[in-house]
Amino acid sequence: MTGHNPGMNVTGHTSRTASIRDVAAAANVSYQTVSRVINGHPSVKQSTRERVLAAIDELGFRRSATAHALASGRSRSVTVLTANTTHHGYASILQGIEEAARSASYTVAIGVLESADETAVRAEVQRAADAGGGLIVIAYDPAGVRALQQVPEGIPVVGVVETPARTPGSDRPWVWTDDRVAAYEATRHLLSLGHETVHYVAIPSSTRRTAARTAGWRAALREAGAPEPRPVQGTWGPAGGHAAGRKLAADPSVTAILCGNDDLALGVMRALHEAGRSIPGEVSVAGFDDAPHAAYLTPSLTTVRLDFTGLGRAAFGLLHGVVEQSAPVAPHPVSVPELVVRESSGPPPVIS
Amino acid sequence: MTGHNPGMNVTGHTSRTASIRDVAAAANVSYQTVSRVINGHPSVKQSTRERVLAAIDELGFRRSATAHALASGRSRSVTVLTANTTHHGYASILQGIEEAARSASYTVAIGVLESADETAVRAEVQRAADAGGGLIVIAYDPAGVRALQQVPEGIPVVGVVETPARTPGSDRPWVWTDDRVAAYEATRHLLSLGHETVHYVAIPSSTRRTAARTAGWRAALREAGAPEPRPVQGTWGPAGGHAAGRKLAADPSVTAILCGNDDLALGVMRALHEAGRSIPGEVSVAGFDDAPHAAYLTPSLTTVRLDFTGLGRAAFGLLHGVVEQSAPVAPHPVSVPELVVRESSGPPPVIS
DNA sequence: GCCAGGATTGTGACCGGTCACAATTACCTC
DNA sequence: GAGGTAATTGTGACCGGTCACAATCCTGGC
Repeated sequence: MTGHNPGMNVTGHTSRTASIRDVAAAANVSYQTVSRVINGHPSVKQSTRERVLAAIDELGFRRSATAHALASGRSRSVTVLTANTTHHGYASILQGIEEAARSASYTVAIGVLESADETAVRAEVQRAADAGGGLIVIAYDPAGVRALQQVPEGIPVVGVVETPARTPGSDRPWVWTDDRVAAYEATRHLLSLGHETVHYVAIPSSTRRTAARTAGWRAALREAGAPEPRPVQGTWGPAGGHAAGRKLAADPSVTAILCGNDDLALGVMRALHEAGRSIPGEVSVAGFDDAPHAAYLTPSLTTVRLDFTGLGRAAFGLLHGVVEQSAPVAPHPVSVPELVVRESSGPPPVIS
Repeated sequence: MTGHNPGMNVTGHTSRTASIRDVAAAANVSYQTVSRVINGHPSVKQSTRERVLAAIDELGFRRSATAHALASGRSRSVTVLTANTTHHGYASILQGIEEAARSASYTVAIGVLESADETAVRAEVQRAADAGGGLIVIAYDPAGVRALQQVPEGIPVVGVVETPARTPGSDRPWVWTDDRVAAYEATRHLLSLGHETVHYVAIPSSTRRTAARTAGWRAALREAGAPEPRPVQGTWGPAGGHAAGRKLAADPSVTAILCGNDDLALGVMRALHEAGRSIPGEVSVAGFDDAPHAAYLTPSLTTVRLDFTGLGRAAFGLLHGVVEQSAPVAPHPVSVPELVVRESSGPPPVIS
């Protein structure tokens, strides 16, 4: 025997799924006709089509996605590159992408950027690129930002970014939520309650200088002529918030805290509680994202709702437009953040 | 010109990445030799290998994953089928799988089972199967269970299940955590504090009858001769817990509640708070999973820690063993749950 | 100096589809 | 019934790799 036969399994039965050639033989037509049928090509005689269709489901034929991708050059797949898959924002974006991808019958792969290390990132980007489809990079952190830069030329890519490029009018395939406005509004809310200033616990940021949330917070303070305390650096999870919260709790002048996300807020609240400071009686706390638990905490958390799922869907939509270049690439969809006031924010304590 | 050229992009420049034939030409060897070099085959003369290597990185050659998969029949990829990607347990399992897969240089794809509807599930399973690689099905819910059943013969698959098959000694490629024991221990903990009985808020379960968590809870009650209240059906998120909690809060005889997961517990705690019942003074609450927020709630949540990440890694390990059938398939790895006692559980109120 | 045998390298076919174009067949009109 | 056009169907090459086997190159032993 010549050639090879990877479809042979251990038992010796040739169990490989039927190919179009097999179907063609069964239906007594050429493989090309089978190809036409499975692709819904119009010019196939009705009777022939039926014969082929019958053969197809008798043999249980299913078109190999791999072979299709190789031959056609179109892979109908997206790889999502992200530094994390579990935190609320990331997970929700991924969910949104998956939803949109599924309904366009695209396949979704994920690649996690475990470290922001240059070569590690490069390796992961390469792997993703080799997969053949498009890329969506979540660039909320240094690893993601670096990944976005390293995507080789010629590969369709969409970035989910924190802040749009310096030129907002540019047509980079990017999507984002207006975190700056969101932070601005949350801060204004707290200031409007009468707080002298608002402290900020930051998420690990992609680009320190221009971090949108930080910028929005600062802008609101500046506009109100409030003092600008240094932001406290946090992590993504509650543990980081807890650490930050302890420092802030020790400072009696702190009466309002804005947190980079709801998990951070949770940690901060816990730290305040441990320090015996009541919320919102002595200190007000606001979060960011409106994660599912925010509404159920005690006190429930004032936060800014961000539509991450929608963001994910938009990202996929953009990518889809890019690869099927038929669809005109829609301009950057930007979802509007919404302030959700709950129990954790209130007026500052009265100084007596 | 005959044939086709999918690598031609809009600009007309042929930008396709070099193939082994291109490299071969550049290095003045046959394509087979290039193949040998990239696969590390031993019998290639050192000087030739170097020449090829030089050509490879001069041309920026990267082996097409698609072509490789098609020709070799091995795709080095896993598709994870799951009903959800955002809830703690699911997300952590996915994370574990991804970690393990990445270090084995496998690609991870995800397929979400949006509904448990028979045909919807079948469609998604088919899509996953068409992708070519192995499958890991998270079967914690009806959709997942159904998916696991529908995986066509001949495709390597590993199930992450709630309860092992009726015959624990069977060698189905399944992994699980011992949720039954976990629930049993949590319940015992509460009973040992003096509660007359423990109520249970259940997660949507895969197989009502045999739901492991429910079974463990029931076993502990029975063993202690405690009354067995009907479990309250919850959802996966805090909202469901909140609804369940309202019912339970209305019943003054309820002094201890075990929840099917930490999000449910959060909702329950909130409902109790709204009803003016203190935790743990009047009612004790215990969760399940030890999600990141559990330790930071106020009161912090007593729960059972489950190693989902490890479970995910184990699932991948099993799958890897199955596909590279060289590695002996390890017996079901079972991680041991650990009770974490925190502030939300305490003795029942003294009846005076 | 010739030959066997291992080390290297090359050739042809194949994986399961798609594309471009040629070949047939069917249907209409005059 | 001939001729022409539209509708169907078939053929050959190709995507970018891998496998099986054949061919060529070297080297040492006699």
